[in-house]
Amino acid sequence: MPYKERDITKQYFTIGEVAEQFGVATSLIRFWETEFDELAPRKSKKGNRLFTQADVDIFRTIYHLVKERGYTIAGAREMLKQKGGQLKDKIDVIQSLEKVRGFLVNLKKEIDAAQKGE
Amino acid sequence: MPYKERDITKQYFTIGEVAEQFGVATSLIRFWETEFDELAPRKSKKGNRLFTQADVDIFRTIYHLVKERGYTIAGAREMLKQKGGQLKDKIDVIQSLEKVRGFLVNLKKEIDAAQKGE
DNA sequence: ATGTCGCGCTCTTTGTAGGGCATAATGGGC
DNA sequence: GCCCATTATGCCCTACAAAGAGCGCGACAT
Repeated sequence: MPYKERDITKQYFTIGEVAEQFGVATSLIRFWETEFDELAPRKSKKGNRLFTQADVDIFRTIYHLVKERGYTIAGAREMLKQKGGQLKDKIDVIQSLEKVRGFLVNLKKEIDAAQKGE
Repeated sequence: MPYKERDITKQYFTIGEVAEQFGVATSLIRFWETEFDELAPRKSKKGNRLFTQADVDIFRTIYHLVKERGYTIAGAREMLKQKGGQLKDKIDVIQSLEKVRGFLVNLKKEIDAAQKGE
């Protein structure tokens, strides 16, 4: 098995590389690691962080929410837990609708009961 | 011209009423006023704030973004400026639903009152 | 009627906890 | 020598809350 292929599939980024890619300080990456459970790169035996592409993607999402969209850390955390932003928006609307529906169903019951009594 | 009609069209809310409606301190409303150009209620001769329903709606949007979604003030400000933004539409829908709900709650009250009278 | 005494609401200005990192200190591996 | 690690500490804003002061209104005595 050629080395090259293994290197390609097992491409890791150091914290310095990720930092440079986004133009941020390494301290920020470490800090976000403590704030977001989702951001948890493997660590080498020595303790160095090993970022996969998936890890970088997660970081990018957080970066987008916090630095570009203006979410607080807490807000971004919530967002991440709800499989993607679009879905969250829809869920909000759906939940509102479901509450209204529940109310209407209940109201109908009461109206029916009232008519019965007449 | 009857007084009633004038009162209905000129309905203003005080800062205290708005604060209570959302369960926030009046200081927060004043602070947001300094942060969001869009939130600019009229002021009485004395200097007291006069919130129209439109002002309250704007406040609700900000409240939704900052307190429920977890935006920073700056992030919420950006969001507000986006004309035709998807979010704006969604919030409109939610607000419509809330108004419908308010109407229904009121209707229920009247129905209950009517039943009591039977 | 009118003075005036709270009382509740408002106003503006000032103070401050903590959120969000950055920096410093110390040390290890290649 | 350079990049990495942890831990502690520093530090500047953000996002409010509290403080201090003023108005208007009902009550109650004058």
